[in-house]
Amino acid sequence: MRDVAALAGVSIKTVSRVINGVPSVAPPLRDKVQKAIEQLDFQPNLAASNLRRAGHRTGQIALLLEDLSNPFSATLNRAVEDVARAHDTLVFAGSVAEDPRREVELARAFTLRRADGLVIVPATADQSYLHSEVRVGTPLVFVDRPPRGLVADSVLSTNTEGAARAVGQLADHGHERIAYLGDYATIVTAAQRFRGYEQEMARRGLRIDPRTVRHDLNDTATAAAAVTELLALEEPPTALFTSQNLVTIGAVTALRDLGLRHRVAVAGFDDFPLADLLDPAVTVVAQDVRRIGATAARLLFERIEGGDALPPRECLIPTRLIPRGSGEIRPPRDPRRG
Amino acid sequence: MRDVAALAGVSIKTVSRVINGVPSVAPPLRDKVQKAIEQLDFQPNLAASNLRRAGHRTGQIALLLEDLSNPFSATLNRAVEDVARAHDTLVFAGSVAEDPRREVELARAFTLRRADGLVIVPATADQSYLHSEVRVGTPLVFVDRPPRGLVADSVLSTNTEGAARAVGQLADHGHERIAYLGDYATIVTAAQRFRGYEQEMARRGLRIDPRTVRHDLNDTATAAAAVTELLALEEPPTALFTSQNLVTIGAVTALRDLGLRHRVAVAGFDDFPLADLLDPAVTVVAQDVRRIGATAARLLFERIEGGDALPPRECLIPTRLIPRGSGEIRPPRDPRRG
DNA sequence: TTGAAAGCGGTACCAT
DNA sequence: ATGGTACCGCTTTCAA
Repeated sequence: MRDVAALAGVSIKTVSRVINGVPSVAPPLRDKVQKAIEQLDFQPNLAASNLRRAGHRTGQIALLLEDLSNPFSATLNRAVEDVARAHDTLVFAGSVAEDPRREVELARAFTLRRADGLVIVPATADQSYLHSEVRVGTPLVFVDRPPRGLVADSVLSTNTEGAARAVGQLADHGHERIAYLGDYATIVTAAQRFRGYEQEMARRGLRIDPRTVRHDLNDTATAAAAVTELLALEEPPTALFTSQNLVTIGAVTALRDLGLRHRVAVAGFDDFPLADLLDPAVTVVAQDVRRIGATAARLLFERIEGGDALPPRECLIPTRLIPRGSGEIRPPRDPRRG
Repeated sequence: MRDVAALAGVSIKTVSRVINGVPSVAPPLRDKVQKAIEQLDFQPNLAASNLRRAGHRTGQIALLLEDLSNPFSATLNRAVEDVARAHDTLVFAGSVAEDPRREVELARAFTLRRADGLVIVPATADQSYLHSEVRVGTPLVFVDRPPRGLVADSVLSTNTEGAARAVGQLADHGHERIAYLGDYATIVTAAQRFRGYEQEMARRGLRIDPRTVRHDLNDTATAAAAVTELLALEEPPTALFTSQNLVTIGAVTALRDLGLRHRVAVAGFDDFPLADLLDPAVTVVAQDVRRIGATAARLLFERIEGGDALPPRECLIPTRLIPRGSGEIRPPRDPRRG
């Protein structure tokens, strides 16, 4: 900037004025400065300017995701980006990969760079490591899982209700032996979905056979194996409720391999691409991921821009049943009942 | 930092030493400083330190993508992130959404924040707007499409060869009337894939019926409509080469709706999730997106860290045919030939 | 309208 | 081993 000022024969301050578009600069001077800027390929250093500038916004927010490459995270990322863009803000995103240490590391790297706020899909059991951020006043919004060990805004799906809705759909189509296949029960969302399953089964007076409840499935292979086992039982389930999309895909794969895809009903939690192209198309309870992301970003910017005095908020984003076929398969007539 | 120094009763410089882990600080002093830091929730400002620090690396790189939420971009993002992490670097990513203006805007926002380098999937026809970055010495790597209007590293897929391979697979299974369905021919990659199609058809002495060549398809709906039209021709194609994954999905959808999914062969460029679960499973030529991303990041860091004196490089990442069934469907016997 | 000087939060150099 | 001081690149305050 000094060089630009020298080349243009003006003071450094005038250059600053030109860059910031302050109107009180004489046009001829302005042109000279502009030319000098181009000639020297000068690019102002935003970090340096923010150092002195009031407000201390950096125009950067951070996003801690499970894995940038999975559809849930990627969609969330995009939704947050769109809102951020409207606030002239850039987004840093990082994959936590379910590694609590990585979450702490990333959060620190982002706060060191003075992100104006953080949106977090937590992988840690406890987020009290963020206490100093809260005290300093950095806005925090939690997504998908509520915060533990501190108070902050959160945006969650209606997991329990959604799971109940999926189970209800299966029951409405005549199923009584409905299996549960889900992720680690220690994950809050998985636990809520399991609760939805239990509640709906109870509400309808249906018995849960403990042999048809399978937790700890977290990839397609283990899910497929579990389904294969379940269907080898003496009294196999006639319908499956899968509580996460990888589990759903694994289940569908297993049914196809067993030649049972048109015999056993499936309703899954979480939509996934091409669910409608499969045969049968897969019935799911979908989360509105874009809306979750947009809401989280909105809450964040309200705190960044508005007062920080707002009370902590919890937004519940409704889930939606999308019947496509697999959940509407009816059970075989039970020969014993004739 | 001043406050920390005051509270600990030491000079500001000692605080700086503690933060940077300089060994020449007496342990008792170090502890006092640490305590003061915690008590005040002090977080050093990385931007400020980089201002004075030598080397002027910010530990941030930027990534300009089509759309954060599409699988190609998301996978690329993750691959770049993994390499960046090994270099203690954070990633800014932004969606260009095929809007040239947005690309320029984003690039500027990132360079203003002093990104150490840029990885770009260009949407613009000409990237000469980046000339000043090149002159300043900011490393640039182009992905998927080569740079125009400036020289820089690039990482590309073997589009022509891959397309030829897909067409070859169809021809190997007896097809002669092979249709081409692709994106805007103005897109470099689409043009290359079309060339691969033309070359392979010529090499095998197969005639291209101009009515079965359809460009400008860029979503599933237009692709599906095009397929429906093609199959209504008097002499419909017996196989389809689709040059992009949305086109492939559209084509598959149309064939299903027409009840022809087991009659008409399809080979697509670009893999997509669940391609193997469809019926028939879809034969594709897959790009190695993770490797593309990792390579791009590697080239970038070589320039960031090593000399900038390297000549511009172009890396070609091979594509791979994955036969899954749809491309191996044989043509119906032609009644006119008996 | 323009400029000089102080300062943002930190580091580098040189004394001590 | 510790501290003083100039300085990074830019904005702010205030004077000219």
